[in-house]
Amino acid sequence: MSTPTLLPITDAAACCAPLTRETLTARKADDLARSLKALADPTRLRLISIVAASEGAEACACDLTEPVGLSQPTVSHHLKVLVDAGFLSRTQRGTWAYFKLVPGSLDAVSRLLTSA
Amino acid sequence: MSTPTLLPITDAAACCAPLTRETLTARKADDLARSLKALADPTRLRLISIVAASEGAEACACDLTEPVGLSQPTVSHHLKVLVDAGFLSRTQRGTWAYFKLVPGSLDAVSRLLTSA
DNA sequence: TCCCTATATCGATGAATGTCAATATCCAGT
DNA sequence: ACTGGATATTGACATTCATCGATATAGGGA
Repeated sequence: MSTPTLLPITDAAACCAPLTRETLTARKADDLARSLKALADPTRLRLISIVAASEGAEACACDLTEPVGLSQPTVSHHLKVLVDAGFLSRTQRGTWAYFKLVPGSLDAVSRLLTSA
Repeated sequence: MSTPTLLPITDAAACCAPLTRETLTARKADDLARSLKALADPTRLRLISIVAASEGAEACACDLTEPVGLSQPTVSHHLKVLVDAGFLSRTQRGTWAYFKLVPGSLDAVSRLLTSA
């Protein structure tokens, strides 16, 4: 609950035409910018990529720290950003936290950027 | 020439599979993140949107300051960021500067995010 | 040449962000 | 209950960024 203002990407994408079709309202531009900000970090892109390429598009947090070469708190922070933005979901299994790619979340953003 | 390290989005998109197919290298994650950062601002999204919706996907800078409600230097700065990132192109005609959407630049980013 | 207008650049400032070390929390096994 | 391991939170710090006012540059008339 530390970032209560974040909306899942689905909310921003459910409504509207791609941004090249008609001019964005300030509100919708804000929502889309928030989603893009969550993606606009090399570490977070790699985390998504690793999770997506794993079995069942799901990976344990314990397997994510080493490949990105950053500290455990930093990786935990990035994962939280991605969960808050709606790109990953989190499941606790015992001591371990598993992160799964939310189906369609990337496509929702993608659709907003496409002109066709 | 003030931001010489920026690559046009086309360079990042020309090469590779969507990020859900295989894990991103650090280098490619960096390139994509740079492109997404250029998009991840509400004002810049609105500027792109306005330009794209104009006649011939082109608009005069003089018509862009008022709709976004920010100062002229700030709008000029945002336009420069978008040009450097390869999303807009700039043409000088007399005293006026015209900005045009670079065809395919948004789709290039979009393709990288799509899983299908 | 001298203004006027359009745009870009500079310098400063406050806010947001990525990172880490230290610490807290939570769960499983003994 | 205690211990150990996995993850999250906190606090601090340096960097980046969005924004503005002031200024510079450049082009088109008169």
